[in-house]
Amino acid sequence: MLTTRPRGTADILPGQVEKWQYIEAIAARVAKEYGYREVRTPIFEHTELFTRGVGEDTDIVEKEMYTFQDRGERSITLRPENTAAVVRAYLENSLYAGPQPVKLYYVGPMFRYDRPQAGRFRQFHQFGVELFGTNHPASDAEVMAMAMDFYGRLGLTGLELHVNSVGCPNCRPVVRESLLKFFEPVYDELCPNCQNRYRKNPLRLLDCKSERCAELSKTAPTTVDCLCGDCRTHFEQVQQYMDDLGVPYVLDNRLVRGLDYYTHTAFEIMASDIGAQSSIGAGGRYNGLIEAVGGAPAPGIGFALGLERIILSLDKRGYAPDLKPIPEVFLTVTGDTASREGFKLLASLRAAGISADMDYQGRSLKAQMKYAGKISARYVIIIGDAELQQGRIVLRDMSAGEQQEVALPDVVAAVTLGLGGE
RNA sequence: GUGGGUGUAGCUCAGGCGGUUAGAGUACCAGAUUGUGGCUCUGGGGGCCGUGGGUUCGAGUCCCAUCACCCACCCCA
Repeated sequence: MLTTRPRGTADILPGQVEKWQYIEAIAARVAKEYGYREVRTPIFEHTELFTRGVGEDTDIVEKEMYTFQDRGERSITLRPENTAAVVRAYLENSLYAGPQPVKLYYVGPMFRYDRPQAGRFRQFHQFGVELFGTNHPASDAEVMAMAMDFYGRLGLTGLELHVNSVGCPNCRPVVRESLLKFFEPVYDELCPNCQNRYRKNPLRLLDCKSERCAELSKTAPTTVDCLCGDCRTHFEQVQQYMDDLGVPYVLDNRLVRGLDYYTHTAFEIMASDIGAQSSIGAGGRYNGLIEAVGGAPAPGIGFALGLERIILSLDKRGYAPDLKPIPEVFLTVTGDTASREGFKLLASLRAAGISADMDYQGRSLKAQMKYAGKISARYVIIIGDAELQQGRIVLRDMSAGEQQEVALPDVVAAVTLGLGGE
């Protein structure tokens, strides 16, 4: 073999691809019902969009981006997430000048240079939505409810929606300060990781899984403790709307998002059955992002859901796609004349919207029948010398094991009737 | 980036303390008295034993390196 697929990528083959089509179809339907229209942005963008939009000292930007120079010596990056790119498209195409709010959704591949493991790939896919132009707490609730609605339609139950508020530029420094103050006396006892977090991203001190750190941070101040008045009110109203909708959620004041642009509401949806990478979807409000990317300040909120992880969870629950046999009709032909007659019949069947195929291998009738059985064709049409002389063919129903003779001009009608009668 | 596990037909796996032409099941192809699938039987094709070094008279087997996959850390969807 010349080569293999790059690490962390996957070929999605027939038998698997139907699951993707199923998920994508439901995503499109749900998006439409919630008033979102699809947007397709480039797979790659100028690197600066992500360094500015996602945040200079996030893990994504520091060590996970696929970045390269193109032939024009521009620094290009394969998108590691899509929010920054959709914001860019929103600004570049002046969508802020149209009716507000603007609701966009996308489905497509993202790229992160990570070490692959269960539920984690270098090329993975997300279904995401972005809602620009409103800061109303109901919109926070709607976005979260929509994500849960989508999972529900797929048959994914038992997921946990964790919700938190990470504050705004006013209260974020307060959280930071109080965390630094709280952990300062025990700095030496923190794990090396957390000592690093202490310096770079104190918020993350709250969700360390190491026993000692968890113990130490038990009484630590949380984001919610430090919220300013506006943030507190907003968060309470979001919860009110969630309660009104009856969407279950758990308040999780340790929930911190890795991306810099989040403000106010942050949420994460967890699946317990897909391995260590249990986050199946996440999102939040990003009222500072549009300005950071160079636009006039405007609020925004969205989510991104991982399709590979959805499939993992579906698989765990034994979901199998409905596979309709392709083709519906298989033509067996013996001899050159039959082959030519069959070729014409094949075209008429297809023209009538019936999926049909015939043997091109010159195999024995028996072998052709065997093949038709293996690909689970619904009907087999047998054309040989005897049939040609009488102007009739044999139409065999493979699952019933019964067959009848049909005059050539009536074949399409007979097959249509048979398939329609299902 | 760190750690553990695993690499032998398309797939799932056997291969004792190194020793002949490397096996099974399954899948694929063909046949079982010249026109009928599924079941059964018979036969056939198919293997740089992940790759590269090393030890040895001799390596699928032992050693080293490397790559890939799986799992976990980190982080995230």
